[in-house]
Amino acid sequence: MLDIKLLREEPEKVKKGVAAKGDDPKLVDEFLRLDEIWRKLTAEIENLRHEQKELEGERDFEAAKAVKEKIKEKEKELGMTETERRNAWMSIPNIPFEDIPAGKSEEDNRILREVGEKPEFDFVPKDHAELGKSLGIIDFESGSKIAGSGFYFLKNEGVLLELALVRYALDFLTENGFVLWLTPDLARDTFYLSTGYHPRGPEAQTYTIEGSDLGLIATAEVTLAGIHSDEMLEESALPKLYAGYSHCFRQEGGAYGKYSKGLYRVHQFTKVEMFVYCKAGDSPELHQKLLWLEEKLWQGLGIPYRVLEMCAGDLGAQAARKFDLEAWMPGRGDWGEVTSTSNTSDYQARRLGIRFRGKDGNVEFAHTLNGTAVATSRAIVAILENYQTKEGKVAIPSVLQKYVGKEIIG
RNA sequence: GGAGACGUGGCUGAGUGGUUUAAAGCGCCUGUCUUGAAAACAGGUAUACCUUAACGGGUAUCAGAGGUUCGAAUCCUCUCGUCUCCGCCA
Repeated sequence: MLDIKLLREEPEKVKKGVAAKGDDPKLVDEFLRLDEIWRKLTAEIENLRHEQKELEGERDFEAAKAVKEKIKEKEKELGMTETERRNAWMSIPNIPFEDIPAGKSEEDNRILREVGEKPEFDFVPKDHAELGKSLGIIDFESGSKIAGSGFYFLKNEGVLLELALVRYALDFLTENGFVLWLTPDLARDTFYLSTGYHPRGPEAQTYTIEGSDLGLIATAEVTLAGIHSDEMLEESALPKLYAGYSHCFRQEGGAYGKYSKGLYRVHQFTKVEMFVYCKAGDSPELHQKLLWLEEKLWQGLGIPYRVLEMCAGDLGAQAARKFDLEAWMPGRGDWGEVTSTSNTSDYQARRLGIRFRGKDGNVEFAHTLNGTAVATSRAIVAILENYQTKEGKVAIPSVLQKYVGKEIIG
């Protein structure tokens, strides 16, 4: 949700931002049209109410009642306009920061840097699905038997690897000042909507619980953002650095092909998510910090990666800026997305009602940011494929060895 | 799952049909005093919309939605949430 003052006073600026994201700038015109009608109706009703109150003061209840009838009619009209106006308002995406690279799709994303050495194999590297099966640490057959395609079981060292990755991320984030949270894996629809996701309907990518307003979360961003919704925070308590451990559930409808193979695109995975509440002026710097933390985590794992800045067209509705990390995946011989960090500015905070009182007593909306620390499924893909040996074994990254309790699988 | 209580501003908390434009306290801001701070004292302190050159004026918002009434924080219905007791359960 954008600032209404910005929409009214600088519609051309907003339209430019909406167009840069590849959305229709007419969304802004439509909102302003409805806003105009809404304001006019509101004013009319207010004047009628004033009239009614004066008549009541004069004890002319008959005349007051007649005015009330008029108000009722106008209110019906207002109610409809209000819903349309709000929907139009909500459908306008956050606008990108001014220095975001232009572009329509992921092809226009800017590669900022490449870090680490790609491993050289004197054999043909296998992909993680094949390695996982032969090592007996991933069981796709049982997964699809029990829950369908896109589900899996982890087994033996696969389980230990998953838990090690979680523990590695949590320990690292604790050292960096984060508060740890284990969040619910379900949340009410209202929190999806206010974080910028569509929980139901054709665009939905999440699972919902029938007969309730609950859904399985696609990311802990939803629950972590909800913690301080409708709250007035203390400026001195900002920034709040939160690390959330949760499972994530995604329908991934229509996804298939070689890049969806194995663990890469699944319906359920575990993720440690970073989430930050801060003051407006601090969000760019904290966004860089989240990116830095992601890079440190992947450097620690010893896996080559590259950093991408998303172009305006590939930002998603909530984000004003976004960076992805893509890890090298020898099994496919290509890069694969493993983390994503977004600065959503005050877009989520407005919907969620997250405010803070500044030193001068003024109330402002907070800024929120999110970033992946570790999504275990994709981390496992990268580890198996980068650390494989000629014999089909897999070495364990040194930072994980103390958690797994061994140096090699197989 | 059953029974009951409750939901008021940044916070605590009065208020059960009509000077409530929501008491009071705390917090916060400004001023006086002070070398500075504290204390004390004085004033201020929500959001949205309309109106006004400005001062100001008006309307709405007491968890949310609907209803009763000339008039609702207050009465009624539903939803959401919190708490207490009982039951069940890892």
